[in-house]
Amino acid sequence: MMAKSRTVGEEDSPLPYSKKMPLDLEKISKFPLFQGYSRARVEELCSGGEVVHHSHRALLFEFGQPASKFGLVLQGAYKLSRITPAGEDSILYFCSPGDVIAALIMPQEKPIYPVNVHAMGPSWVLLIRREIYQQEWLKEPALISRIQGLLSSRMMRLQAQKMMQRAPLFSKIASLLLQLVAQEPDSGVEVPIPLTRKEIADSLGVTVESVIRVMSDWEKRHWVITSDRHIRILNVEHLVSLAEGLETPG
Amino acid sequence: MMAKSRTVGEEDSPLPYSKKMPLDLEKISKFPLFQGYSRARVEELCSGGEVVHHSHRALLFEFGQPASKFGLVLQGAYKLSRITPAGEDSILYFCSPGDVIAALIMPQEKPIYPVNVHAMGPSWVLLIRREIYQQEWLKEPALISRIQGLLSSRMMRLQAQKMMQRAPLFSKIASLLLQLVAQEPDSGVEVPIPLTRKEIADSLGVTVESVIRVMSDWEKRHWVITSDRHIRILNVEHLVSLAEGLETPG
DNA sequence: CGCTCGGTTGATGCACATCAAAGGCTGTGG
DNA sequence: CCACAGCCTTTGATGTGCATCAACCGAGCG
Repeated sequence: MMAKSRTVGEEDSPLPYSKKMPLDLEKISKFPLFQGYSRARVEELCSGGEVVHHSHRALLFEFGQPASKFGLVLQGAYKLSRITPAGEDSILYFCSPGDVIAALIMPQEKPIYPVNVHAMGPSWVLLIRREIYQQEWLKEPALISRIQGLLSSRMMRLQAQKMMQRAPLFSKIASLLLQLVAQEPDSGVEVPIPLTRKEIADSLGVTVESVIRVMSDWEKRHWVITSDRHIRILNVEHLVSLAEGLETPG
Repeated sequence: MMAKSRTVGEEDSPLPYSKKMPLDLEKISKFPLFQGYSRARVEELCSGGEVVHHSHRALLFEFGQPASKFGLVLQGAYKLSRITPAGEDSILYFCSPGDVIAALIMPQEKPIYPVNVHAMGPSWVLLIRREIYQQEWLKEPALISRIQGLLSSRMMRLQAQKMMQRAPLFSKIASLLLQLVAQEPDSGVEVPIPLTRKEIADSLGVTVESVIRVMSDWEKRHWVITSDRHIRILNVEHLVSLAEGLETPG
């Protein structure tokens, strides 16, 4: 799947939209979702599947379209979003490697994608047909348990954000960044997803300007540092106490 | 399960906290969740289960406690909430009859209830042990599909609310009320859950006073009417256009 | 009778939205 | 190779929706 021995990362020159690659069961089997399943069984569970590459901002699924496939994020990140009646973008969720996309709606008779899904930076996803989910995946209690685990943590994150509704803006931003670093245990203090201020704003339901005012202040205090959409947290304790509202930004 | 031939409804005199009743498979089998399953199979799926009654504001599950059981709401309603660091109540979700509570976390090894669960008015719930979920429920693809359907609509509602973050308060309130009437198809224009202004506020992350100002105005205009926590929508079209932000309250 | 709960109203202030303007960076097409 | 468009970021001036604080009322209840 990867050329020579180079590490394929964000810096790779973007391929054209939606370039398909052959299945690499070697890598796919390593995802926690498939732990304990034989190579042969994984092949069955992915039968008819395809690995697709997207460049930055490419559209994977479109809201309202019939949902014939679901996805497993292999590399990079995807955002789930909707356009509000007022024409603004509302980001509902960020998906990292290992996350499933649209799996929850596969059991429906005539499923419709409930969100738009866009790549954030160059990303790869494994797409599998809906019939396979219904015929193979639903029969595997272990697999279902893990999917419910993913959905559970997704719901927990949505709920955690709902709890922050009353909190001041700086708490919301701190909370979002900490949530994102927490979901990727080995990411250290670096947010594992390339994030613009606009995307933070759209995720929190506030304006870009407000996000910028808060984060510029944090950069001046050396609590965080941003380089090319990658945010690194330099002072976790401060951010934690900001998230919990124990500290005022004064 | 019910005394004589009387209909047991909200108006019933509340029983003491957590009174247990014998299983009534007759009624339980009628829930959509169990459609297509034989009485005997339903009995297996509910084995060791118990029907529990709660009076208004009684606590069913407590955040942070080990989760040994999950629930199916039979009658009445329950709210899922958390206390914020600032000591305020944040309502995350309203459960009506047919909803499952804490099913999602049953596959975990050592599950912990992720929210507080309180009864809203006199309510009944069917409680089933975690082992039954793991041993029996997970083996039933049809059951899993339906549970994923419930979770799916729950996630859709959370996401719909997240989309309303930027909207003005009157839109949020209209949207919440319409969401609640929509989930109970035969409820007509009456919100199927007894709701105080405080609960609306806690659900939306705003203050009681603000909710009251909006809703008092609506009552003056005869768009809604409230009697003893039961809200009836008199002018659905107006509320819909308010929810979509097509109309200003002026 | 005091208590709690739910609802209501008004005065004041602030956190964030809005509007405006500008500069850097990247990809793209002439 | 340059011009241009789109995206991302930044800063400042001004406005406003909702929070906050305070007080009050009526109903139900032990």
